[in-house]
Amino acid sequence: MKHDEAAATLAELGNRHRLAVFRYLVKAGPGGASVGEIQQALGIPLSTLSHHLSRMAHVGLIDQTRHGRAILCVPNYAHLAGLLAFLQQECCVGHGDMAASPALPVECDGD
Amino acid sequence: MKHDEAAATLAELGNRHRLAVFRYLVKAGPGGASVGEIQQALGIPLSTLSHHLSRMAHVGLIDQTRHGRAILCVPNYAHLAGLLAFLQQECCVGHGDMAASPALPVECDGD
DNA sequence: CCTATATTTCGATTAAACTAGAAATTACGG
DNA sequence: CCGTAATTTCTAGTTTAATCGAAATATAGG
Repeated sequence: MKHDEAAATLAELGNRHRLAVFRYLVKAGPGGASVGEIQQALGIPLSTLSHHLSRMAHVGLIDQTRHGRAILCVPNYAHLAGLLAFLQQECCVGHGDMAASPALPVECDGD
Repeated sequence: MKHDEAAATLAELGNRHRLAVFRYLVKAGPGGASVGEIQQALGIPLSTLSHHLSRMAHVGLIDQTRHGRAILCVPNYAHLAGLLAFLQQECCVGHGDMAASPALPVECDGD
């Protein structure tokens, strides 16, 4: 993941409502949840929620697919993994305590 | 780390300039860097940079201490570690690929 | 087709963020 | 004290985000 993409993703997660949505989707599991389910669970007005969801989808944090008349939202784990890898590689250099697992062979192009 | 604190921290990192500042400070090492050094390295106008730094300090991403007439900025690794732990615990539940190291015994109060 | 359901788009408002020059503050050295 | 260096605060303009009701769009089922 590149600098600007990481910043954009962080910015999307950096909102109370959107972070709550993402956490809810993760808890909902890989089956995801519909917009209406999210609305009921979190109590955010539909037009506002739709706006937030479209932003999250735009940066790749979630995927949306239509199922009948409902739209299913699913968290994009790979994208979050890319962000976490970026933060660990770019922001924890030299700080042993946080080097963390050498897992996640995610490439980290550019700068 | 709690939900709102995580969101606030993510929001601060979710800005091109502030993310660059944080990355620069991490690369600069535990000795940190002065505001002037950051300014020269990143080319951000001083008043703008000062504003960003104070925001980052406000959420605990960096620490600032005066040394003579310069002000040293140091990244707060523990805070970032708290954020990463939060994301891994709250946003990767059930997704094995990302469970990552069971390290970082960071408490995660409230909701 | 028609109705009900699910979600988005529109439109307008309010609030907050970003930007940066100019002026003020703080601190060192002579 | 005074000049200079380092940084912040002030101020103001521009841009972007957040909010949400109402109207519009899709889709399913009878």
